[in-house]
Amino acid sequence: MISSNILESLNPQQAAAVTSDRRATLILAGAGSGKTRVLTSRIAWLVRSGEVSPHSILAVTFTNKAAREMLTRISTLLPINIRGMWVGTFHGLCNRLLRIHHREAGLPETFQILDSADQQALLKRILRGMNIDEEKSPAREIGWFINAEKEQGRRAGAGDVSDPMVERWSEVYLRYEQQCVREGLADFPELLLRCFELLTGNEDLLAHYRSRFSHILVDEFQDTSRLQYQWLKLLAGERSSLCVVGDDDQSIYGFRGASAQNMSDFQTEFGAHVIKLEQNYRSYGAILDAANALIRNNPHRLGKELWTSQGRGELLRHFEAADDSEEASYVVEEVKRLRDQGVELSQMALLYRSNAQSRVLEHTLFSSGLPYRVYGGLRFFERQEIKHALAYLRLVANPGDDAALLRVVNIPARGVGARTLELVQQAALDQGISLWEAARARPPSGKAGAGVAGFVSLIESLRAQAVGQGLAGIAEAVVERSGLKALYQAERDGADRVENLDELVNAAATFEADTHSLTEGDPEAPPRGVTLADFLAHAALEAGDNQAEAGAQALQLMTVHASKGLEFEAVFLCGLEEGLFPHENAVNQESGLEEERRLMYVALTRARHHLYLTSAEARMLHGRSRYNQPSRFMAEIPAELVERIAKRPPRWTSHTATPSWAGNARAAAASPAQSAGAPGSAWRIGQNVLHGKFGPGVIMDAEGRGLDARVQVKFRDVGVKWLALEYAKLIPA
DNA sequence: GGAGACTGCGTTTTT
DNA sequence: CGCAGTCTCC
Repeated sequence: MISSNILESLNPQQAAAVTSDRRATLILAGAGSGKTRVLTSRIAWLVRSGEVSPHSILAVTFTNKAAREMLTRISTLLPINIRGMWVGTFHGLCNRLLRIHHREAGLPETFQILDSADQQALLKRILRGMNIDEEKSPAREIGWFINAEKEQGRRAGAGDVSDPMVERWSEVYLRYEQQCVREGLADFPELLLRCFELLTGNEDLLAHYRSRFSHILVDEFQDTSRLQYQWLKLLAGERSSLCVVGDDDQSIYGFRGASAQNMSDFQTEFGAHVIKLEQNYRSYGAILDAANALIRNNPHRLGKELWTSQGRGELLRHFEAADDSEEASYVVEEVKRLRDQGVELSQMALLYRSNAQSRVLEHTLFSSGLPYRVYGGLRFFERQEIKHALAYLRLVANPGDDAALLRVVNIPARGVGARTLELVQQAALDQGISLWEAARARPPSGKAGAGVAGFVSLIESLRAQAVGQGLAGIAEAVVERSGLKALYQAERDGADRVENLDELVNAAATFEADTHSLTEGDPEAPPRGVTLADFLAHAALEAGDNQAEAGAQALQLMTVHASKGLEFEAVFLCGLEEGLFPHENAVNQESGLEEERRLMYVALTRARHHLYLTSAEARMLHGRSRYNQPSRFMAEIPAELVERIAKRPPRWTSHTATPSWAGNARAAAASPAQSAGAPGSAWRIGQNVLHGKFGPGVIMDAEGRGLDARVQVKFRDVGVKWLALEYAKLIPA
């Protein structure tokens, strides 16, 4: 049997999941049970069996990263052409369908995707236009309302409005919709709903895709929203096979609409065949016992218990610190100890419930000279300069995009201020035309008019130049001729931004080279090349990595949410206190507390060997000290699995001179290999330094990491300054 | 139009 | 406490 090697080394449950021939299969996959492997093996199995063409397979994931990983793993299993297989996120797949069938969907060919920030900005604009007090109805809340309505499948003006508040919000929803239609925009939930409506409204289209995708697979099914589940059911129809993988115990995104109830609904509605993957290949026994015991406190589970054939391993360790900085110091010591034992830094993770906790930890890490890497923060396509450049690109694709115009009409400054814009906006409103048309038809007179006219001719010229040009060429023209690059070149701290703009041109070139065609492998769809709209959609749907220097030898810092799906030799889970974890906002609701517990479960199951739990009696939060009880979750872990670590002997203070360590500790955060500074040197708070121009000083504070690392130095003669370590040639003194 | 002071707020986050 | 977003003054 040609497929036998795919099944080799799978356990019986995994093999059953891979080969299940039932129409509906629910794979209940515990943490570390090899679920991605099962999913990819199943796809390979289906194709290898010869009965299923890659063309008939639709695989849905939650993140682009997961989609990429799935594709990579499938190609190692299947040395054949996997083109024609559709693998992507819900949003990515919906975008694809909407692009191909934009006419039937009632969208312009070059419709743009609004990310959450764009949506917010548009809403603010509309609220201002309606004279609604933003204090009483914040754009955030209305956006949340609109997204929830779309999630329910409700269009603007469709609901019954009795509540005056809801009535007002519905009015905003209506205006927002109209504006989106006018400008050719679709927000994230719109992609899903519009695609759903496209299929429900077109029998032929629906029949086509139903018969095409005979095999639908879904990863992280516990994270699907109700609408996404509806979409899946619609596409599956009466015949297609549906194989979904998920873990109700790892459902931690309820707050943004995920509904683990889809799992039990799937079970009852489809009579799904349930396969449980409970053998864990990641963690030692004590860790799994702790996780099992904890999660047992949640009622309403589908039921599942992890086990391992490995031994019990080390006990968990609980360190209760007096305060947050002692907690951090303890972590640093243990990290160093493990590193000396041979555990790689990149195999250690520091997890916390909320981002605010990272500051103290980072501070201590920086002083200790341990290299570390923080996940989270701004991603490439979310950066200001990139969003500006994208706005120009959007205008090239579609000058009727008011949002894009408003964003950059005066960036770089062209003397187009609020007053001038008001005139243009009024003209657009009066005549029911776009801002672009209004600006072009009758630019305001005087100095301001010159700015508007200049902008109009710039965009027109860019549009003319774009015809027949490649993506990279268009991007380059925009970056250069818009004046954006020059703007940042003139800024003192603009070097990174200039670099990012160049990187955008590279990204466009890469996208052009890698993406052959959206409709590739779709003989029934009209062939077309890669367009600017495709690239812009890519930018909106995949905002890029939010951390640089992957693979670096550095301790990994992230929220528990961000750690889902990852694994580490050693995990440090910090801030295990009531109010923090479980978070105070979640403890009043049963469902909230259960989600917190699942979050704790996720955190525990990240660790392979070493699992440290830490809490602090006192903690600085929002500028004041708070005294917390240890987390109730600590009490839910059997005491015999936990070794309590006694408080440490009095610490050496950070004020004592420790000239020796500056030489031996390697602060990767502070000393990029290519930096001009002495290799192997390190910086810490309180250290005396010498600067070529500013003279002697002492380091007061530090922030950032890698190439972004900056220190605050109090100079004897010239006062306090922030210096980028990469550029400032500081000398330890 | 832009820099600097001021205010208020403060989970988790992908698309 | 630290940040982001707003306001105010030049």
